[in-house]
Amino acid sequence: MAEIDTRQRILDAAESLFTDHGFEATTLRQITGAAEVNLAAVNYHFGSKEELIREVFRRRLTWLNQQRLQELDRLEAEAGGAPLKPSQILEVFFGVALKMAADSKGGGRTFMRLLGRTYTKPSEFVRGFLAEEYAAVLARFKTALIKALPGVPGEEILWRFHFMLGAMSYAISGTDALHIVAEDALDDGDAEALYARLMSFMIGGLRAPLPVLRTGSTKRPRIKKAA
Amino acid sequence: MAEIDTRQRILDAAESLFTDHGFEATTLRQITGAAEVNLAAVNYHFGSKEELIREVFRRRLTWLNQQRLQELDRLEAEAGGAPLKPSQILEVFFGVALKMAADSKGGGRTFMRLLGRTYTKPSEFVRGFLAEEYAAVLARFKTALIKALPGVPGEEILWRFHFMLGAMSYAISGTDALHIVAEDALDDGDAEALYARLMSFMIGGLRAPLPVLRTGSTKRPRIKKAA
DNA sequence: GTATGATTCAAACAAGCGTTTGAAACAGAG
DNA sequence: CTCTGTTTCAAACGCTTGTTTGAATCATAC
Repeated sequence: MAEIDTRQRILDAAESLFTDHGFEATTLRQITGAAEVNLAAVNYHFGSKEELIREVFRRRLTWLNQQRLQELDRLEAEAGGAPLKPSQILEVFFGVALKMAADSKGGGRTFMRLLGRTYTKPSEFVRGFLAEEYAAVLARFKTALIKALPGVPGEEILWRFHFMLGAMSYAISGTDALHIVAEDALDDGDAEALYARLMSFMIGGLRAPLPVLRTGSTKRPRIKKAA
Repeated sequence: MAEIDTRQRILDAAESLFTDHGFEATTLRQITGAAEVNLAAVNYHFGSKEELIREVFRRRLTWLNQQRLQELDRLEAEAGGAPLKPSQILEVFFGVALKMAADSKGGGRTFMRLLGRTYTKPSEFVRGFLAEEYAAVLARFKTALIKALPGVPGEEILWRFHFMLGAMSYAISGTDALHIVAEDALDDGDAEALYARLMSFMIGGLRAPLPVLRTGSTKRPRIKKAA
C-alpha cells in the first residue's frame, strides 16, 4: 500500500517532525513510521539524513523565493524606475512568507515555523545552502529598501530588516512562544489579522526615528549600570 | 586537578555547547570533555541530562527576572502611581536582557542566545518551568504596559510584545542569522549600538498606528478555550 | 593513626542511532 | 510468458548515546 509517492510522504512526515522536535532529535524511524514506509526508504531515495533535511528545505524555499522575486519584479515594473514605498517592499517579502505560513493544510505553516527557528541556529551544513538560496533574494530587497529610504543609512536598514525577520519568526512560531507570553489570551489562528498586526508593527519600526549612536569613544556608556 | 567546583565547570561547558549545537546534539561526553571532568560527574551532580538542562536555565533566568522586577519596582516607586512611559518599561525589560547579553566574558551572551532560540522551540520538559519562571514577570510588565498605553487594546500590546521578543532574539542571535542576511556587512560586536538600534525599532513598532482589522462576519471575537 | 562520608574514576551496560545488505516484490517492454 | 530495472522489505551492521556500577581517592572528624 501507499505506493503513490514515497518520496513525498517522507518529506511531509520529516517536515512535520523536524518542526516539532528538531533535526537531531528526530529519528529516521519516527519519520518512516509516520510516513508508513520502510526504514530503508530514506537512504534509498535521499542517500542520507542530511540530504533529506536539505531537500525538505529546498522544495519549499526555492518556490518561496521565486515568488518573492517575481512579485518584486512586477512591482518595480509598475513603478517604472520610481522608488517604491517601503511598505510595498515589506508587503512583498513578508506577505509571501505569511501567505505560505497561513496554509496550514498544505504544510506551509509547518515549514515556515521550521524555517524561522532554523534561521537562528543553522546546523553547519544547512547554513551554506540556506545562504545560497537567500543570497539573490536578499540582495534584491536590500537595494530596493535602500532606494526606498534615501534618508536612512544602509546599515540601519539591514539591522531593522534583521529585527523584522525575528519578529516574523516569532509571529509564525505562534503557539509555542506565545503561550508562554500570554497563556491562552491570544488567538493566533487568524492569519489575516496576524498579517495586519505584524505589518503595522514592522512599518512602525522601520520608520522609527534613527537611534542616537555614540560614534566615538568619547563618552561614557548610555546603558544604565545595575544597582 | 580541577576539584574547585565541578558543578560550575559542567554548567559553563553545557551552556556553551547547548548554545552552539542544541540540547539533543550535545552529548554528555562533549560536555564532560570540555569541562575536563569525568563522564559520570553529570549524573552524580545533576541526576540526569534533563536536570542539567533545567539547571543551566535556572541559574541565569532567576537572576535575570529578579533584576527586571526590581528595576520595574524602582521605576514605579519613583513615578508614584503615575503611569510610566512605554519606553521606560521596554528599557527595563529588554535593557536588562541586553545588558546580560553584552557580558561576553561571564557567559551572559552565550546564555541569552540559548534562551532566545529555546523560546521558539521549548522541548516539552523545558516549556513547563520556562513558563513558570516567566509567569510573574510577564504579568507585571503586561499590566504596566497596558497602563502606559491606555489607548491601545491589551490584545494588541501583547502581540507587539511578542514581536519584540522575536526581534530581540534575532538581535542577540547575531552572527548566525545575520551573516545570512548581510554576509559581513554588519558589526554585531558593539552591544551599546545594538541596544540603541533595537530600542528605537521597538518603540517605533510599539507606537505604530493600529492595524485595521476586518472584524469579519462573526460579531464576537474568537476566544480560545482554556486548556 | 582510623573511620566516615563525599567525590572521582575507568569500565561496562542496554538501548537507540544512521546506514547497509541481499533477497523479495513489483512494473513495463519485448 | 521471460527479462530487466526499480522499489520495498526485514534483518542486521557498527557505533554512539545516557546511565549505572563498584572500586579508588579525597577531605574531614575523632
